[in-house]
Amino acid sequence: MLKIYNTLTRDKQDFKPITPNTVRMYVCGMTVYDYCHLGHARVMVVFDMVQRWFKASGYDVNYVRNITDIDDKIIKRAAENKESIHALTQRFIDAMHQDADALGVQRPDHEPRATQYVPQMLEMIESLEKNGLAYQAADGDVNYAVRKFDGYGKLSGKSLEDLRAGERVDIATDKKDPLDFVLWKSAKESEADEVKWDSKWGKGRPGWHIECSAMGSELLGDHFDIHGGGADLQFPHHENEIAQSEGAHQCQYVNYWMHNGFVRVDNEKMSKSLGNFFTIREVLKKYDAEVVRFFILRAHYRSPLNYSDQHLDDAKGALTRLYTALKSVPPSPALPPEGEGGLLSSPIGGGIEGGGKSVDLAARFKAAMDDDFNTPEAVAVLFDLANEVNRSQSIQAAAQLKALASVLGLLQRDAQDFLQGDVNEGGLDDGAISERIAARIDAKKAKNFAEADRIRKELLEVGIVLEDTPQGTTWRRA
RNA sequence: GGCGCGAUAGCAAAGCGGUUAUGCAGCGGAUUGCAAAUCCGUUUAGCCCAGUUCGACUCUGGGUCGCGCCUCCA
Repeated sequence: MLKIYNTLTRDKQDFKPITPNTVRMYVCGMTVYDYCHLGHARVMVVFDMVQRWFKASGYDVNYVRNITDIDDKIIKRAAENKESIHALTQRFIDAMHQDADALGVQRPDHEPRATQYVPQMLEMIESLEKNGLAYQAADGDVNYAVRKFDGYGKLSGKSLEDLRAGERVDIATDKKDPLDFVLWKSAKESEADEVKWDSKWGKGRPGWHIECSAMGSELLGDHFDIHGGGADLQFPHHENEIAQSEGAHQCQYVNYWMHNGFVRVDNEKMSKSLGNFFTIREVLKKYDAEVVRFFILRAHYRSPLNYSDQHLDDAKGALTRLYTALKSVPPSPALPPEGEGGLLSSPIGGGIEGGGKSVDLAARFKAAMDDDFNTPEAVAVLFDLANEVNRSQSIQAAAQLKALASVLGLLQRDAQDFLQGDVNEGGLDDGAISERIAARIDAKKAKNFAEADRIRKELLEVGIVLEDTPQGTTWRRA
């Protein structure tokens, strides 16, 4: 039985889908006014892994990850760039897709954009008004009346009193309660037509929180299984989503809330405002994308993850060990397919002759993933399996290593491509390396070991490691 | 100030009330012309103080330190 840590109840719970064998999952995605950084990479990779595990476990998954394409920062950035909102957001949506693809993140089933769901948002705000939970203030904004919603604070564990006590000096004078938040922002004269929509409350644009409530219910229903996002969205964003959706629909919104931990730099949260962030594309210039993915998945999704070159180097070394094991065994035949119950119904490792050990490892892998997506433990199983591959040279064990890793979106490339790949420009090309290896083999045949060692050293200095095997000499990049 | 999370070996990171985590690094051996890779073995743990227990890294209480949310943030 799959267990998930639920932020709402603060403990691990058995996962029970609303509809048998079906998972409906919504994850808060990006606000597209800039390139994605490593924190965004973590959200995308983590929930991609979650989604893959559900599929591998035989569930039908409906995965929604939204795109916020209208908000203050977007408006500001577009103005600075003298660019239309649409051009700006489309540019960064394309960039996001490039980054996600590189990291092996599968496209969600839906990527709704806020600007395409304004009618649904207005409808929802109207319901809230009808239910006495929303009001239009003197400044024209429509606000949510937080004190009218009983459950406010249940996700973040905060009470209204606590929140008021810690309140910073505020400006929003037209709110009935300082904690009320905006559902509909009335348009300002100075704003472009592109950011104004008609409504019964006058021209304006949606507040941030309402888009997720509206798109979630439109695509997944008023009540769905899982809602995820970064831990910083727990409050106020997700708390407000609950208030909106439950206030409008009068039923439970989400059963399981999942929040991933932050990426840190020097023990501090990586964030735009601190300016200590690295964009995905920046990191991919230095490190292979699969190394970055592996780096993310070898930590538990709820733990903090410290970013540094040393940690990436470490991840690279570890992933190299896995690919090296795969390299030593001839390419495997058919892999158990992902999904369609493949991994689970035909027991992971089933059909492996004399592979008792592999079967145990497969069971351990499943147990780890079922325990709140414990990828560090699942990765440890991968290493034990690699050891088994190295020892037995079993094609089946290698096939299983690839099959299990596929659930994490890892090890799907040709081993040689990984080991010889180079994200940096320049250096020796394959032809030049082959030529040097041939020269060294001649030297070895002539027992001229000094020359052979000289060639090897020469290659090592440009980052090429030679390995003599019974089948001949192979090479990889250090 | 309010609320929450965490503290594991040189680094990273899991499970577990008693029995090998795992990766990198180190050390010894096998293998190799020498290496690399691999295999076998092995050294470094569990912030501090109490308590529960036959037994605690694991449970309970207190403390210390670190981090986060309470404002936009993944």
